[in-house]
Amino acid sequence: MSCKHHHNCEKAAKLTAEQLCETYGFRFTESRKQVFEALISSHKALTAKELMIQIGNNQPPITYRALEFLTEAGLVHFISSINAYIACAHAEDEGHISQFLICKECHEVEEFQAPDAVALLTQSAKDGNFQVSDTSIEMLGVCSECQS
Amino acid sequence: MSCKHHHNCEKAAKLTAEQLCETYGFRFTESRKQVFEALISSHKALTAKELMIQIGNNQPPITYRALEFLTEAGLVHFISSINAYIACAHAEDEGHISQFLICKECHEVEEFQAPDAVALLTQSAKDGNFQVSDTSIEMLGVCSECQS
DNA sequence: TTTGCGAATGTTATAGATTAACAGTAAGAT
DNA sequence: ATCTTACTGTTAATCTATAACATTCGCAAA
Repeated sequence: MSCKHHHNCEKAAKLTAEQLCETYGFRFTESRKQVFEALISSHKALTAKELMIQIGNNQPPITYRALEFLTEAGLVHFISSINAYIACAHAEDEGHISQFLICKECHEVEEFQAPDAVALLTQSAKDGNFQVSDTSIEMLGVCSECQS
Repeated sequence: MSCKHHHNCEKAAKLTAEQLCETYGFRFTESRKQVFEALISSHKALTAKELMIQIGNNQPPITYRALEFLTEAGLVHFISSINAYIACAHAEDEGHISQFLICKECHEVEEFQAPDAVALLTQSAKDGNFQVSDTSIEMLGVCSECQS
């Protein structure tokens, strides 16, 4: 069974999350844990609203704060083309650049890495003397399962 | 003088826009023209609000409709990472996939094409049996002029 | 041990972005 | 002429995100 269909990558991810927080002197508090676990237990990207419903907390600031924290810590990615959040599949690999395949049928999101493509893009930017600080690659479409 | 600093790519773009509309039986109406010209006369990406201010029209639906139309027609791109719109630099090249370099200092946006990188990404998706319908590549950073 | 500080939360209210819904108008086809 | 579809005008609602401020918590230094 692949990680894609979320079976037991959860524990590992939670460990990584706690460790990362401790390493950098941050606290993996209750609300952060709730948000993170809601995301990690779903490979679908969730909007802030969906998260709030799932967590049962109707106070936006709490959720947004947790999301901001997790995003900055690299534990969660924000997928701007669909305004949704997803737990990161490569949190242990700091500073990585991720690409996302977003299924518009089932909303599952697969995070993958294509360093060669990123290298080309980065080179293009460099050629234009542009200093890149953040790269976002998002591909919308239909996943293999939803094609049948 | 390069096109990047918007001098006379405007007329050409307007022609293309009108032609495209006529070809497909759509109308290049006043509100659409206003929005398009506001965008084409600025290489910066503009938010919907900025557009409304510039146009002097405070009725969101009118602007959003025009934007939706122009985007679907491929005349305008939506840059989701900054929630802003920009006139397309390659409208005549239908179905192209664009990359954006977005300067976080001056907000100028450069659209470029990196077919090799796109090919790699598309191949990755294909390998995973994922059918891509829309690709978005956005790089945030500092442009050459703002680095000095 | 208490005092003090920064980080994190609780809560209310507000601001900002986008769309729904529906009535009305305009332009081209039959 | 009238029918149909595209487009506009307008109001209001919904969705998304943040401001502001009081409070609490964890921890370290006096």
